[in-house]
Amino acid sequence: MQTFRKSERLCTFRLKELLFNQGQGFFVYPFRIVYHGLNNPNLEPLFFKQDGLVYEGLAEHLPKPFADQNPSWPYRKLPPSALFTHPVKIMVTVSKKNYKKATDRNLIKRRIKEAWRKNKEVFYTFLEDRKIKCLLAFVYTSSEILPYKEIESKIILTLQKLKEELEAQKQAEPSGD
RNA sequence: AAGGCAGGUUGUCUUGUCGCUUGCUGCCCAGGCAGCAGGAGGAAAGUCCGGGCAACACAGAGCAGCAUACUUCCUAACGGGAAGCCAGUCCGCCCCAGGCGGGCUGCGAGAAAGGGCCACAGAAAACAACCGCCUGCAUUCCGCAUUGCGGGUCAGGUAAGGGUGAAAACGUGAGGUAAGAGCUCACGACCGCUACAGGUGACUGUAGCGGGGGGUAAACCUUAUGCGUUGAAAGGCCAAAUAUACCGGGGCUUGAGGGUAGCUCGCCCAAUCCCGGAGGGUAGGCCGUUAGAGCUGUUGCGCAAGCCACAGCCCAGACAAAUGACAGGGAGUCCGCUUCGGCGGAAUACAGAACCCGGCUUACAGACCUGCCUUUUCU
RNA sequence: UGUCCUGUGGUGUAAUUGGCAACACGUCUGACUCUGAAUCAGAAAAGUCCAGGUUCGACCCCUGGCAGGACAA
Repeated sequence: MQTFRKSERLCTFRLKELLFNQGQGFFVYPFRIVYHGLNNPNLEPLFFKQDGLVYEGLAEHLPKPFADQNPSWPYRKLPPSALFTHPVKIMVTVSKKNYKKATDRNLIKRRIKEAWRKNKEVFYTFLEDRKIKCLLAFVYTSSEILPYKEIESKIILTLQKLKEELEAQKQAEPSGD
């Protein structure tokens, strides 16, 4: 399905911090890509549901003092859209410094989201085959507004490169264990 | 008909595929699917003004500060708007030292409260005497020369003339005088007061009386009027979470500190408290949050801004932030070709709600309407 | 969403009761040198972000815009 719902977007403050602190990145003009693959198949899901509420479940991932200082961890309520019902959560960023007008920023973000919506399906099946979940950010760095077709071709290029990177990570990790 | 100026209205339509979001209904279960209905603007922008709304425990006073400034009206209110008055400027007409009409501009109270400032130039820039003009039985000066005359010096008078300047102390004529001067007179211009007439009023006209030393208040200031402060990141409820562990200072009714935001006074609160350092926790949901000084139409009142009455209508509600993408067709505008049927191409603006209203300002492809001006053609 | 600040040669800064737009670095030309650097001499380069207004006169005062920046979670 070529959908793009709220649950497919990265809209939680803590996930954004996680992505930008621990994620890797590369450039494909005009994007700067930041991604963070959660590719351990034995890991508990990042969020779980219980009694109709959504909770965060990353206790063993956190540093020790942090967990000691917060005994009630990990029982914290979250909005339903934070749930991982899809393998990827993405966010799109266009700098206000490069584009003063809100109309221009809206246009670029809508084109990127549209291109992602049309071409994400191959990437989804790729991730579901390997049981990987992924956080993703597109940062638009060009100083001129590119037409839709060019953006779409660059998105396809980006997804190709992402697959290669994630494949390399997955092959490196079991050998490290 | 074309062009220009001013004002107002409007600011692309439609089909298909995929997609986002809100509300309602239904079905599997807290999400998805299906159906129906809705989904950016005239400026949503700049944040320049004014309000609504909310919090600051309960009355305040004075000073300071800020804003405004012709009149009347509109408005919830305004620094906004309408109509006028006055001033400046431009144009046209006429019976042309003037008058009338029209357009544009104006933060347009007070300089007869007070000081401050007015560069350069100029004698002098604000209680004006440098040169000039005039007077003197003032003179131990000089020359001619003999009780005088001329010059100098001294003491006075005088704003008629003087290369300046943005600005020079009412203008012209006559009288007057030693020389002069609104010193006096006539005419004219200006300012103030009084009376009468018109107007709600700013003000205008006429008559009389009085007056003769500038400008600057969008520099200080004075007068009048208004203003408590902070903004939805206000504020309320729910959920989750923890620690004052430690260090320094102050205070406990003889009061640290706070309400109180520039100051002072007054009033009130106040002890496991206050300030600083160093740390710890949270980053989620709901309300506020879309029915309102609301929109549309008609009649009436008013020069107008606007107001009253009646009828009808419900018109985005996101929250790491939706309202979109692609393809085809149509419309109007411009360009090229033309067999006048069309064909091909280009461009289709400014710009995106973030608590909500009323204004102002700024940006804007094109289309339409009204008024004025210019040119051309026809009658 | 709100509050505040700043715009002057190519660059960084002055200019103050409102009275000639100045200085340094850089640029260009010449001299010195075999050549360059340094040094010396000289020149050009803004009319003060824009548009109005007050004033005799505006970088300065007032109004409205434009651009840039800072702060508040």
